[in-house]
Formats: sequence, structure tokens, C-alpha cells
Amino acid sequence: MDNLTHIFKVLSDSNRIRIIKMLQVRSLCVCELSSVLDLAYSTVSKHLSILQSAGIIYTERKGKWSYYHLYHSSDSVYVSSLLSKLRLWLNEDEQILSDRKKVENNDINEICGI
Amino acid sequence: MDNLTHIFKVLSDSNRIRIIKMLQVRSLCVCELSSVLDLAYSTVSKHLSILQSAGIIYTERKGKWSYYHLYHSSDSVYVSSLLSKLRLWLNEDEQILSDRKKVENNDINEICGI
DNA sequence: TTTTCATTTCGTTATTAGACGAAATATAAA
DNA sequence: TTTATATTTCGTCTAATAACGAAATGAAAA
Repeated sequence: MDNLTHIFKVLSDSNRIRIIKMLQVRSLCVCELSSVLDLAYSTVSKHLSILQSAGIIYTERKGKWSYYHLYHSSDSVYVSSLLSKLRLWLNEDEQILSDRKKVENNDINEICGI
Repeated sequence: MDNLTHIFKVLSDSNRIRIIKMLQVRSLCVCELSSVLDLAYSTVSKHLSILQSAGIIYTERKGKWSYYHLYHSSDSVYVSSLLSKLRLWLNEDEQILSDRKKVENNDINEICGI
């Protein structure tokens, strides 16, 4: 049961949900996420490590940056089921639309010093 | 988005999950739930009020006791979708099986002073 | 009406969670 | 190898959460 309640806890933070919804668009680095969420790097990094240890995302190193990706499948029926719900949910949410616009416009690249 | 993260938070506590899984068997009063969960009345009452304000359960007064019921439908797509998942999940969980055995055997009626 | 008793509310306490900045780490560029 | 920089870890602070017992509430029984 703790497996399940733990996943619910991971998903009960709005900044982590925003991260997941942005990663549905494309993979992103910490600095891009920090810029959109307007949170300190260390805070974003903590959220990412929580999502990673829950088996929701993984890291890929590319040049200077670590890119975070959403897993498209999971060993956990809870994770795969809830991630599939999250693909359907919040797509018309104002906050999510605004976050995704920033991600798609690549405005954030400048901030990352590329 | 807060609607959704709030539901996840409500479901991220194992005592609340145990309550939901017991109410899937039949409606129960506070004293029955306290007995199975081994928690103070006031604690169980708090959990029930959290579940109630999330639109997951409702109260029905019957004689001296307040019986709590699971809703079978919900205006919220999040609530109805997650409750439907919860009907499928944890049915083989040891803790849940043990809780349900106590509920089904009505051992708890004595404790409630019926 | 008064008493009884199931339940809720209130006040307190301990633990957990999320935020930050500073320091540490690790990798790429010079 | 040294420097630069993206990211993580650490320590700290504040806010939120879950637990309890005691007191309050409210409906049914006497």
C-alpha cells in the first residue's frame, strides 16, 4: 500500500505536476525548468530527484546539460496508470498552457546561457 | 490544477486509503473505523472530514450512529476516475485483506457498544 | 427536561515537506 | 591541468500534517 500512497504524495505537489506536464512536450534541463517555475535550482533539483526515485523521469547527460525525460512505460501499474491519466488531464489548464508556451517558444534557451 | 493536487494529497495517506477500501465493503461508523485502524476517535473523525470535503464520502445518520458511505459517482472527473482505480487496486494487499476481514466478521460491533 | 453517548472541534506536540542560499561535485571548455 | 558552469547536496527556516486527549456538540433515550 505504501507504494501507492507514495506515488500519490509525489503527485500532490503542483510544481511537480507542472514539471511532468512540461516534460510531456519535450525533455528539459534544470535551468529551463527553474526559469519557467521561478524556483531556485536547488529546489527544482530536489523535485526532480523525487520524480526520478518514483520512476517517473530519468536523466540523460548531453554536453553541459542534464536533460530530464518522462518515462513512457513503468514496471509499476500505479505509475503507468497515473501517468496515462496525466496525459489526458490539465491540457486546458491555464497554468499548464502558459508553461508549455514558454517551453515551445524556446524563450528559455537564452536564460540557460546557450 | 489545485483540484487535482488536492485529491492526490487526500489519497496520499495510508489510513485514508484503508478507510476507502473498507467503505467499498459496506458503510461504517466512526467507532468501527477507529477500532480497525487503532486510532483515536478524533483522528478518525479528522480523516473522515478530509475525505468528505473532497467529495469522496458522505454521512448518513442512523439512530445513535453516523454511517459513512462512499460516493458511487462524482462531479469531479479526477475523483471518479481515481475512485474507479481504487476499486481495482489493493484488493490483494495484506493490510486491506485483514481490515476487510474484521469488517465482514462484524467483530467490531461489540466494540461500538451495540 | 435531563442524561447518555457517538462524534466533532480545539489546543498541543512531533514529524514531514518545500523553499532558499552556500558549498560541494562533476563535466566540458580553455 | 586549470577554469568555468550546470547540477546536486547540505543546513536552516517556515508551514503544513497527523496524532492525541480534553472539552464541546448534538441527537436519542430515560
